Amino acid sequence: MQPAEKSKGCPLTPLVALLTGPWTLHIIWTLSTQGPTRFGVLKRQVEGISSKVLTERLRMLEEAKVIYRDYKPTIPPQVTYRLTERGEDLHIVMTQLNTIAHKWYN
Amino acid sequence: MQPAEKSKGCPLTPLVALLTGPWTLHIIWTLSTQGPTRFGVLKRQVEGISSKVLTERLRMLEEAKVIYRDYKPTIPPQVTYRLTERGEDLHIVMTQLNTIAHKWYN
DNA sequence: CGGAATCCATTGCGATACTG
DNA sequence: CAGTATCGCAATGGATTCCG
Repeated sequence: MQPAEKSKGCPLTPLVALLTGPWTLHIIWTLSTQGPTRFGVLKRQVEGISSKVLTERLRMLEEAKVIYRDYKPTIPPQVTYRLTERGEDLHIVMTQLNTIAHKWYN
Repeated sequence: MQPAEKSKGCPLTPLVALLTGPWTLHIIWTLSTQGPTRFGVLKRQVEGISSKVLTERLRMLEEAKVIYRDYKPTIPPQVTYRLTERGEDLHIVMTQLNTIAHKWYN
């Protein structure tokens, strides 16, 4: 069971389920600070992540309308990810987390 | 490997590692809306969590100075958890997440 | 290049039982 | 009441390989 499967009533649940997924915040943070980024670059920036999980997470974020996937069928193909307006909402939250992190650990 | 083990340099890392732990946000949310709560009540409010994991998470949150543990050695023993000032910092963030959740899903 | 598919080891979680 | 201890399994993330 996913923890988030419970408490269907709370509107926070699906959002929390998304954000607490592995690497998710890291990916969003990278996209928000680096701007639109290609798959390969993203994989290098989010150090330690596997292709499988990165793809998986990007799909979930795309489905949640947090990121856009821009696919150019060139050879070789070129796929760029960038935050949507929803992604920017989350960026604001992460900026606050960043502020808190500094407050706590400095 | 825990995802958070990487990127030691980023100040966000330990905070994110804490928050993305299972049930963590749920626990914080409950404590912030219900106020100080005893173990048994908390276990019932955070529906689906096991004693083991609840204890585990509470210990981590205590260590991170996010919650206090008030222990009264009565018979039967009485242990109450409540947010610290740090916990209140996180409550603010969650309130914003709540706002976002409503914005997205309504 | 950006994945999809497969396989596999790890482990984290739940269930259960027990205790001061 | 508020945990701790033990166990066993399923899920999940990593590594690898292959492809359009």
